[in-house]
Amino acid sequence: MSLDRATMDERVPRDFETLRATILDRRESLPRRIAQIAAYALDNPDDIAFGTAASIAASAGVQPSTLIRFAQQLGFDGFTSLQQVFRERLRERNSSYDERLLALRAKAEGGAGHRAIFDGFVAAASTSLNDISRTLDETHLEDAISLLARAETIYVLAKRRSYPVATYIAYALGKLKIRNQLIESAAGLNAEMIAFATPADAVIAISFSPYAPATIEEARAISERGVPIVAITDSSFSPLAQFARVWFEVAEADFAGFRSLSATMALAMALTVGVGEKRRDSGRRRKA
Amino acid sequence: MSLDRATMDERVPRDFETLRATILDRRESLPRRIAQIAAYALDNPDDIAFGTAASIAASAGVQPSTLIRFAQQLGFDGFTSLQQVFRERLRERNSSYDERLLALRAKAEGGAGHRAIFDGFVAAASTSLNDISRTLDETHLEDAISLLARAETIYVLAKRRSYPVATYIAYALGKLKIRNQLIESAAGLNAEMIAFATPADAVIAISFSPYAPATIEEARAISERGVPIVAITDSSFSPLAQFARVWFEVAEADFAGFRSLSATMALAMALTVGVGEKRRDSGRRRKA
DNA sequence: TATGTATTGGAATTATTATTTCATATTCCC
DNA sequence: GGGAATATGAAATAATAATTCCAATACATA
Repeated sequence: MSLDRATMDERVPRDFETLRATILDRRESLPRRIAQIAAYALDNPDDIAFGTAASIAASAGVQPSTLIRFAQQLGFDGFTSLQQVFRERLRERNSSYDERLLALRAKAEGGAGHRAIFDGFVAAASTSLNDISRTLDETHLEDAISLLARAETIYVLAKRRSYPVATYIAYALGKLKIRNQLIESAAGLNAEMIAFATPADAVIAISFSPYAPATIEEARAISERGVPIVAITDSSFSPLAQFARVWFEVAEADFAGFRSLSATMALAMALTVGVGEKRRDSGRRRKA
Repeated sequence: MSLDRATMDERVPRDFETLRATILDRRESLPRRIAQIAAYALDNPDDIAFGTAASIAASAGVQPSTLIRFAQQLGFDGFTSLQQVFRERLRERNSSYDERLLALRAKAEGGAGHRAIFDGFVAAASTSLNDISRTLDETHLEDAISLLARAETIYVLAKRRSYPVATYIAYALGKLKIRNQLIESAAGLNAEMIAFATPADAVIAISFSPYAPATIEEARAISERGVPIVAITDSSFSPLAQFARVWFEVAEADFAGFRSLSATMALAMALTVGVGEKRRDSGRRRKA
């Protein structure tokens, strides 16, 4: 007597993500037609959720029995229970994006557990991304990228909360082989570092209220040397905005006293990669 | 000779909103049981989309035949075609968000301008947040927070792409007055730093493929000292997962070769603030 | 190349589910 | 209050759909 599949196999996937992972995992070892229906299922999950075994099989170009074998191979006892997973997915995802955000936030504010905290940060990040996506000024983006693309060295200036963004910019610039210098205060050598900057360079400065005094001071010093500044900050009253040649207003939502960085990150990456592209293009043009 | 209903009535509702309006409009004039199922349908559209005539009728407290009469009264030729409208709604609703994302991404990939690059990063961040929001394992979160809350010092270990997250964690832990130590390689003192760690401490380690060898090496060294590790990484094959007491799988979407950090950031913040809360709570309890 | 094993296609079977029917109850009007 | 029209419940029936089965084929192994 042999154990049946349900006992033998690891537990049957109950949610779509697990199912997806399982399929992707076994993809290589699946027979041809089963693989065919597997690919179809991941590509057209809605069809699986709503179709009948026959209609799905027809669309995927296999026999209904193959569809059932596929389900069984995954540990389900038939097509119907496989379908449940696809339906559940729709149920969970069905609420519109904004509704989901609201729900998340409500849960985060009302709820007690740590999951609620997590939801709060996700909601804050989503909101911020949404906002910046609506409000970003395209002209500013173009101006900033042009300015930065001309720079010999790009200095990156940010402290405290904004510092992670600065490190990411520095990392990305490095990968793109763009000369850059992160101005950090570890050894207190910032003043000397700044003294190297010339008007042929440029600065990306990031600071949010309450503005780190060091950032402001260094931004002032460097702008007095005639080095153009691109600033990311949170309002037109920001001292950074005064020194900047181009500046972006980014409103980050906050949760539990910590503001999201997602919008700032997205903008920072767009600037960085934008500069990378611009340089490649003009480099090519110059050669041609 | 009288015209039949289909000819008499205005066209049957083809989309959910029209259907909803029609029902609301006729509500007053509907017979009791039909009104009952009508109310149920508007309150539980998902059930109508997925259920069988019998199951829906049971939930709504009517007979299956009533359900069919309801459909016919609205001009459909049976329950099945009524159900189509409810299914279509789910399909569209579900795709609206994804489509928006896809559109963003398509614009980003196809489009030329720098705005497209920005959109790409926003899309990547949104996707990542979405994913993690669905897949995060709550138990892991609780375990990780408990583990970290017990630690005397929390060490934060991450390089390169993950380094920004580490700096943000360090910043947040600092603000919450939680003792922590960022393991950075500036002065090459990492080995010495690690030597201070004891099993009473804990580590948050972050690394994504391709895993920075230094991160892996240091994680191994520190785990051999018996210091528990909470890891954030991208797959169960990650070397980090092996050393970790608790680990999270975070799938970040990428754009233009740079992966988003938004999901990792959200998780990192949840861990940090979660630890802060837990400590406050248990501190209070101990005093009481 | 022969032999056993795994895979596939297609029809037969079984099950589930929608729909119809009809008897009964309720409502509304004269 | 009586009768017609409408509404409802419950079970019978028809339809649709899932599953199983078996023969045919492809594939791997010796």
